[in-house]
Amino acid sequence: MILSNYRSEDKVLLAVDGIIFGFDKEKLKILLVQRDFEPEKGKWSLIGGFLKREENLDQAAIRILHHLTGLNNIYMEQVYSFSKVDRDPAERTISVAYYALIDIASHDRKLLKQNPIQWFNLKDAPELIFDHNRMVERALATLRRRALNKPIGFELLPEKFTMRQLQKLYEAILDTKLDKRNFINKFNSFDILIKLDEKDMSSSKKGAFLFQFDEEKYKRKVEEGFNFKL
Amino acid sequence: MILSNYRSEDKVLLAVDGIIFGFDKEKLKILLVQRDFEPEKGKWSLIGGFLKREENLDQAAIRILHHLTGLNNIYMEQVYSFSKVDRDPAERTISVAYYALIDIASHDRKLLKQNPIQWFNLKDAPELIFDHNRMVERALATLRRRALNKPIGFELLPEKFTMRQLQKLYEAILDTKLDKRNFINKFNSFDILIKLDEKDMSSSKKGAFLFQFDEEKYKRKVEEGFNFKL
DNA sequence: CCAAAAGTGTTGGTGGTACACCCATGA
DNA sequence: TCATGGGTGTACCACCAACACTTTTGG
Repeated sequence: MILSNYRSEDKVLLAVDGIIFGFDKEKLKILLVQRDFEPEKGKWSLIGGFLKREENLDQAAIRILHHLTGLNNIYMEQVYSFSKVDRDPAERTISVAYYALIDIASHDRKLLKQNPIQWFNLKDAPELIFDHNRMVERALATLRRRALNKPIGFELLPEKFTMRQLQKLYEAILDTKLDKRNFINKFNSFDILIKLDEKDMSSSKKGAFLFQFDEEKYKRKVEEGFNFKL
Repeated sequence: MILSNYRSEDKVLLAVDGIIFGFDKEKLKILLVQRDFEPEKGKWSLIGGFLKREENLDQAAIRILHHLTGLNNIYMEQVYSFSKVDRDPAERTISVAYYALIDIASHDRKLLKQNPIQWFNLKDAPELIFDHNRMVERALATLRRRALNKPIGFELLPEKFTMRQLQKLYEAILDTKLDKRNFINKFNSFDILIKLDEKDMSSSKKGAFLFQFDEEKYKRKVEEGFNFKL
C-alpha cells in the first residue's frame, strides 16, 4: 500500500474455485466438473470461475456455484489463496479456494444432470487440473479442523437423521472409526440434538430413532466452538 | 474455471498486506507505516504493496516487508483474502493478508528509522486505513489459535530467555493471566526447552535461569501440533 | 533485614477412553 | 428362531486447575 502508484501496478485474473463436499449415507463426496475449454479440456476440475469487478469473493463463490450447478443458498467459506506463478499455463491467475458442505440427497439433482458435473467419492476422485488437488487437500484439512472445533452436520445431513448417520459422517470426515457409545455420549453432551418420536426403518428391523438439530442451540455452539476429542 | 474465455474476464489489482507482530519484554506490538500517498495520505497502514506478475503471494509478502523495513528472513503466513468491492476507494483491489512474528530486540532497528515506520502497542494502535483493522483482528485470532495448537516463541523471543518472558509472551498473545506453576509444568511437558547454566540478572536479585529452544524438538512439535489448554 | 522476584508439588475434579451385553423385529 | 443393527453404563486414568510457601540476594 505504500510507495506505489496504482496505475503502474500489474493486474491479474482472480479465480474462485469451490471444493463442494457432499455426504450420502456413507461416504464423503466431492463435486467436480469436466472442463469444456482449453487448456486441459476434458479433464476434471473444481467448480470455478472468475471474480467480477462488481462483486466480492464470497459473492463470486456463490454465483459461480449457482451458475454451474443450480445450487442455491449454499454457505461457502474461504480456505486459502493459491498463487504459484505458472499454476494456470494459459494466463497469470491467482485462485481463492472456497469450500462448502451439502447434503446430497436433499438437493435437487436434475440441474446437475444438464452439465458435465458429477459427484465422486473423495477417495477415488480423478486427477484434477492445475493445483486443484492441493486445494482439495487443504480444504479437507480445514474441514477436519472445523469438525473438531464446531458441530458439523447441519449442512451435510437431511433434516432428520439417525445417530448412526451422524457418526458415519464424522467417521467419513475424520477418516477414522469411532466408538458408538462414546460418540453418542459426547455428542449428547453438546445438547444440540432433539430426539424425535419417529424411527427410520430402512436400515434395520428394529428401527433407529431419528434426530433433528435444535437450530438455535446448534448455531450458538457454532459461535462458541468446542473441543471434540475422540 | 469453466465456460469462460480468459480474455473477457476482469483483471484486478492484488495487494498483499502484512500484519507484523513483535514482542518486546511485556507487550505485543504491531508494525505500522504512515502512508505517503493518496488516498488516505498521512494515515497509518499495514505494511503493504502489490503483487507483481512474476512472483507468488508468499514471495510478494516477503519482498514488500523487506523493501519497506529492511527486515530479512522473516517467515510469513497467509491469513485471509479481503475483497469488499469498495475497500480501496481509489481502485478495485483485493488484498491478501499475511502475518509474521518477530523478536523486536534482535532485529536491527536502524533500517526502520529511515522510514515513517513505527512499532505500536497492539492495544493502543491508531485507527488504520481501509479494512486494515479487520485484518489485524483476523490475524490476531489466527495467532491465538496458533499459540494454542503449536509452540510459539522461537520467532518472538531472543535466543536466550527466561520462563517469565515466555509466560509473558503467552499472556500477551492470549490477553490473559496464567498461573506460573501450571505454565511451567505444561510447557516443560512438551520437552522443547533446554535449561542453561546462565542466569539473567536484569530483573531480580536472585536471577532467573535462561532457557533456549531445542530447535530440532521445537520444529517437530510445530509439525505435530498439540493442545495447549490453560 | 527486608523487599522483590524466582522457584517448586499436591490434590481434587473433570472428562476421555475402553469395553460387552441385551433388545426388537423381519424374515 | 436367528441374524442384524440399535441402544445403553461404568470404571479407570490422564490431565487440567487451583493453590502458598521458601529461597536468594542487592540494597
